[in-house]
Amino acid sequence: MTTQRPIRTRFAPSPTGFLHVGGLRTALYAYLLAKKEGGTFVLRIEDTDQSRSVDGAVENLLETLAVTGIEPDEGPRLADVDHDMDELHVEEVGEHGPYIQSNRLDVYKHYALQLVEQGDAYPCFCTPERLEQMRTEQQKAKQPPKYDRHCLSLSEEEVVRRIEAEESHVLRLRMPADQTITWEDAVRGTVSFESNLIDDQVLLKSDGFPTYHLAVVVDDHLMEITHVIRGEEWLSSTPKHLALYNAFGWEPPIHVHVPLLLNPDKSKLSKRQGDVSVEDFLDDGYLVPALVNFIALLGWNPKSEQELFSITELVEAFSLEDLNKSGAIFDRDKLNWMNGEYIKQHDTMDLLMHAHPFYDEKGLLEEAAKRVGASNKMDQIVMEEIAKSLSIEQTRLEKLSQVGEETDYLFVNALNYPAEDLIWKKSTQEDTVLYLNALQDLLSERPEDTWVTDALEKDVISWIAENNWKNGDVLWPLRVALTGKPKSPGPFESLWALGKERSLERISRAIELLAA
RNA sequence: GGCCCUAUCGUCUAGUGGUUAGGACGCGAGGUUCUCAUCCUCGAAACCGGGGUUCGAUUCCCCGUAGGGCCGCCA
Repeated sequence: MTTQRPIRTRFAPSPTGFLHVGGLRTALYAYLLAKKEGGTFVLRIEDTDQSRSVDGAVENLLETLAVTGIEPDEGPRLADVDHDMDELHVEEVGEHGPYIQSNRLDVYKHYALQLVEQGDAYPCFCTPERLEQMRTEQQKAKQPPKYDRHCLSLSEEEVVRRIEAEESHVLRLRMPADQTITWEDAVRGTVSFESNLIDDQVLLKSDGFPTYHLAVVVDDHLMEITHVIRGEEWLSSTPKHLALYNAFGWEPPIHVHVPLLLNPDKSKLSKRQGDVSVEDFLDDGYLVPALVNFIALLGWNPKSEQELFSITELVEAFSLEDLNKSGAIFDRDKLNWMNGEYIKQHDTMDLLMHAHPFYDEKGLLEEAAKRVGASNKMDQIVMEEIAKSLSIEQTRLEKLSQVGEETDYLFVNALNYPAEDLIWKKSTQEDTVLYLNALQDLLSERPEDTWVTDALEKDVISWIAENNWKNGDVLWPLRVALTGKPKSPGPFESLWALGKERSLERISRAIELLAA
């Protein structure tokens, strides 16, 4: 066994412009392991593909990571240096930088050349066209697709001449022959590949940028990463990486290949079949802790029956041994349930902060402002109106994007519904008018400041009993009068949210409707 | 096609050489209730197949089968 090093994990996304939920889960596991073991969680940006670089992607990624709370101890970080410009700047913290690969080009070049000197890598001048043709032929002949080492047999003079002529070329790894490359994967156990079947991977591209394979090995080593936690799709690249560690004489990290997140059809989770970016989920009204909790349980299980975990509890419970091997379908139904649980458990006022943008988006702030005569939609009084709505619908929401759907009757002035909806089951029109009139009398005498739901409910219920009426006969019409809907939140919370004046108006209107 | 990985309810999963194979989501039924939602109770629902090993395999081994991943100067 090697000496125990302090645990260092990393999340190394390529900046595509958004954070994939699968990426978030990988990041989460790396974060959890580091935190659990008192180690360091590193963020590294893998932007070695010039053609795929996206403007502002790094900033965007850092922002998203920041809202999820999975923040790196080392790596790029958002710095708000220029307050006037309100622009995002990226700074770096840590002793192992730079953490953005495009700023480390000379490092990769240095190590690539070292391999050439050692004879573990060689220049290749083959054109993309030739390579493509070669692959097609191999495919046709049912051969494993693999570089034919055409350029390995070039004479030293020719290589020197072509390089001096600045001919476009790459550097390829010279894969060792007749070896079985084996490693102990933390989730999969012993995994092995035959080196003869593995391609001579390009390490340095003709534009001077490294490929993922070179960069990841060099950086993980230089950054002293102890655990490489990544998706299963990297499993078959690992022998190439191991060959590199071996060529450099470096000790490889522990590899942890976590199972894939799957579409309902069991293919790799993709944009094609719904939302995959963390931003999408947040915009759809999922709460960060719910999303984090949900993805944590996709591929990891604490061996207990607990399902709801705060991030702190996840850190406490996390263990590499409890990772699963098989892919997990991303089940929206269960996510919705879990999100609903988080919404229910949230303090209403605190939840309001998260829900506020969704009310705003639907124009409900403006409507409320207009109705209460507030000068603008950010007034305290508007917030109070929204808070009423939220507290009524809180147990009915699965996603914050649904706000206002169950409580739309609070935001309109005139209700539109058929008069017969007011009459409960076997009750009659005459009786219903009687009940509504009685309710109107009762409620109009009651001071508004005693319209606290519980107290009001108790009083009305006992008043109904005193009159020898039935709850359904009286409460159904009251509820429909207030909400205009056969299915809706209850009458007492509606009375409370609407307030005395609007409630009485609606009751009068119901009576008129029945009389007509 | 080659290589590799995986396999318990529809889904996420627990579990063991002998269990009534457990939980959760979803689904169904009932209860609470003025409706809906919440909440509570109950229910249906799984060890991929075939060979071994064994007194006994869902569990261990092998072979199938199925699903998935990778096979780029993408990551």
